Amino acid sequence: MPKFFITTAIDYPNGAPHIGHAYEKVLADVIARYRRLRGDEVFFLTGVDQHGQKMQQTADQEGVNVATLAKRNTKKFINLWKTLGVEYDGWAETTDDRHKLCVQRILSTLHDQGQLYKKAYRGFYSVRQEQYLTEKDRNEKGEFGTEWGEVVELEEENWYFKLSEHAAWLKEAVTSGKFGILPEFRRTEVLNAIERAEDTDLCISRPKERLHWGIELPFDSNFVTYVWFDALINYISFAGYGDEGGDSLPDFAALWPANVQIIGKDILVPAHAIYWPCMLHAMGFSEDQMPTLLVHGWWNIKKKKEELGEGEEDQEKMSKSLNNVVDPAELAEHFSVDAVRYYVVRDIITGKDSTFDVQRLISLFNSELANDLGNLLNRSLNMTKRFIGGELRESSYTDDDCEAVRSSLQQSTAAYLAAMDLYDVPGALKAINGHVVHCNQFIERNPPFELRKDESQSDRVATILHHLCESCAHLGVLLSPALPAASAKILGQLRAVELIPAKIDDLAWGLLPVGHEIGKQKPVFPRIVNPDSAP
RNA sequence: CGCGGGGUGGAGCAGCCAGGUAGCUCGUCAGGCUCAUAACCUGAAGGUCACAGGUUCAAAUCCUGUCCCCGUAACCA
Repeated sequence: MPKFFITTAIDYPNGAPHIGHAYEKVLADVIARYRRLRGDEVFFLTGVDQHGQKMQQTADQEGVNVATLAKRNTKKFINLWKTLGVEYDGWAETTDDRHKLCVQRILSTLHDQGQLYKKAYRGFYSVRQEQYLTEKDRNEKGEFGTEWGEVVELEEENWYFKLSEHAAWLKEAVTSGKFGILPEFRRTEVLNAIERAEDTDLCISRPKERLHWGIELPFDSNFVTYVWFDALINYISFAGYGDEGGDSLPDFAALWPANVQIIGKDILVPAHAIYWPCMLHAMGFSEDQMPTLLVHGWWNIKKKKEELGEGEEDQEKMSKSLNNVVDPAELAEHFSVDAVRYYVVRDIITGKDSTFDVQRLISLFNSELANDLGNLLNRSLNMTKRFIGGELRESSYTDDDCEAVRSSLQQSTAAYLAAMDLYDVPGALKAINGHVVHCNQFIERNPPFELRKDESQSDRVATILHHLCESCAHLGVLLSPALPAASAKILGQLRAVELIPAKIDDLAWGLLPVGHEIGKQKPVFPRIVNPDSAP
């Protein structure tokens, strides 16, 4: 059985999860469920990045213990994944002892191999922000603005990772495509970034007097590990790297390399496209053992007009610092989980940005799910019930239009598979909708409610209804990665749950046998009728 | 000239790489149907494809230049 290892970025739980977090995890969940349907043995890893300066700062601001804050906010993320039906196999928390041990072992090995060195750094340090400032932090006058508070010139020793020694190798790995970056246009960006990084090494430590919240360097107890060096390792530590067994971690050799690592464009360069592959290379992984990155875009939040200040942009990059965070849990409660899952993976081209818009969410749900698919199921079942007693009949009737239905389903399924294989979830959902529309048109051209009045057409009516029910069963299966709950309802109403093959490759015409009795219909996607009550 | 993305009917997008009557979804208008979640189906209106040059028999698509929007620029995650 082929394996499929999928990861997401691990989130920073210094606040509540927003729609961007939800998008990434739902996208990963959809792909994971799809691969299972393909028959792969899937391991889906996600989690939270609890270390680092921001966590410490947030905790200090709120006057709570940083570990307490981490625990409390982590809970919010876990609860949201549960609500949204995001089902992962591995959960990564960087405060986990198994992870800490793994990070320390890697650091020790790199240290022993001479990949790390200590040197002094002199720079301008903002006491208020507790960070070093760079040239780009200077304002137009070339000064550090008042937002940084007191700025002092400091010299401090730190540990560095010889990133530059891997630059040439990385360039080749990216160019050759062995280190895959999707979508394609992101690769150019990475290559440009490598050029600029060629002779820079990476500082991987923070002195404890500045930052205590992190993993201690095993060879120098005055420092904790730089948060990225710590966080990136989650992808292998929780996959069982270096594990000697007995820690309930998976078999690393069977999993690595990750088939796809889903991240946002904001953390592509430098973290995932430069630090990460170079770290792996330093650990001894070759270019043939590199993961593939899938870089998604961002949901931008449209501000309400009345909230706009003078001369302010009407769009703001979504950020925890804004108060207009759209709460995914609230959206799910208000509009249903199906509506939220469908919207986030349907209305954004994978890789590009989009603007979050509740009206779009409602419109997509009502149009594609309620009016098209849901209504198709509802009318098909109802007609089957009313016109032929709910039992699929033997019928030898067929014609070009029926043939066209089978052919449309076949084509839609093929298009769906092709799109999903490329992680193009919107494309796959459009393919599903294509067949839904075909079926609705089929009904208009071959109206069972007219034909039934003519006794001599009873075979034809039976065939038409069989084609509709069969189509709905297939659509239910195809929809299951994106909307597992709705899919179960659809198949349940068709009483087809037991008839569905485990693998999508075995999905063929004839799921519903002659004599099959369908169940009672009930709207799977009730229309959202009151947009004004939107949160 | 730091780097990347983008500017296509009212809205959101596809098409551009491999030039050949401008396509999709929503919305609008008109009609049809009634099995169905006031859902479904058919038809129509609406675009000089940011702007200016160039190549070509032919350019949204290739080339050059200009303007505008978004993101990002490396010890801040």
